[in-house]
Amino acid sequence: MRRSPNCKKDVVLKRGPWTAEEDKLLTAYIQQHGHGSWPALPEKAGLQRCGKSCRLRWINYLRRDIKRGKFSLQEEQTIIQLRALLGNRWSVMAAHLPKRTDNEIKNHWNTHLKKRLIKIGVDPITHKPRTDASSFPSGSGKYASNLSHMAQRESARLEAEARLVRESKQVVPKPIQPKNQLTRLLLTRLSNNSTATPGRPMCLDVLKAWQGVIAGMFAFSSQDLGSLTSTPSFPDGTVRAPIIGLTATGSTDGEMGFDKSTSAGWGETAMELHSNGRTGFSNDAWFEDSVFDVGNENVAIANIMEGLSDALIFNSDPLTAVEKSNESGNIVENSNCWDSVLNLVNSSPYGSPVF
DNA sequence: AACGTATGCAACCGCCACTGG
DNA sequence: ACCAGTGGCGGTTGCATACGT
Repeated sequence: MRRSPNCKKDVVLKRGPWTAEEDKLLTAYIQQHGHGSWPALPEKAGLQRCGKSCRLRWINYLRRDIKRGKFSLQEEQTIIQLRALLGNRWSVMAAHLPKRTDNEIKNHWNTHLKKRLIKIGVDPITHKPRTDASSFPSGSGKYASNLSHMAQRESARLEAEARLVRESKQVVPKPIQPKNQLTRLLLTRLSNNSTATPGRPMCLDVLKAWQGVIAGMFAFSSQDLGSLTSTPSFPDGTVRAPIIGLTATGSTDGEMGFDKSTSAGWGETAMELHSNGRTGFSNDAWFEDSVFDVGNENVAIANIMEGLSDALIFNSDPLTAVEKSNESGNIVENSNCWDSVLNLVNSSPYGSPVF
């Protein structure tokens, strides 16, 4: 016996926006009987709609466990990270963002986050710095050139790592040495905060700790950072502490603008203080030559990023993370946490709280 | 005030994998 | 083994609203 078609094409069904009455009918029916077979539902519920349309309306709008409204900074960071890891697997991302639907995440990415990444010169597809000059504001040729340089260096580094992996035969554990105070801070924070959730890949903790460290670098009340202070110093020799200033730059969510850089060559760089106390760059000026004064140590941006890469690639247990090296002592491989993330994502049941 | 343009989001469409007759 | 129904997913569209001139 064949089943009836999903959506009857020979019957004229209502389309377009749902009315309050239709919502009421659908909600009442599902609450009383459950949705059962979607194709059969419209007739039973008294709706002139396609079953598929009912399913979509229920899943994306009427379900009770849906959080609507503005995405928090935390949620946005999670989306960006997951997008970098997973690509356009919206449903998988939705499983890791409680009470958000895949459609909502997809819309938010397409209408807000993608544009924001483009604005700061990051390719929304590859999540790497964009190297085409047209992607940067006019007069920021140095910006483009430096990011291009960084991208090339990172690419070469990854290539070298891949080559070493191929060449490796035997591995010997060797303790990892944090490259600078910032990396040490990251690993310490990771060690303190790690929840050791079974099945949760450590690199998700690394990313979260990383967010906290970077955000804290520019926070005025750096409670858990202790004596850590930061003052970006720039290649032209100037030292620019953030100057609290001026008018709101984001009237809708209460962002406050810092003083925009006035130095020629640095373009529209601005630091932002968000209403939740976090800070960030409006136009990420992560130049290779820039250094941050972290405690008593000058740390180059490039080294900071390297520290994060190391923590992500080699971390299996904070502070006791090990690299594996071959007989000649070259670092070759570690249990790469990205694999575990992907495995987790692929096996994770809907709604499991990874984040 | 009127018009044109940009933006955000709900809803639709088409495809694919899975399931069951 | 084959084939059609079903559920689910990602890409796209179209409308309502906001914003700018």
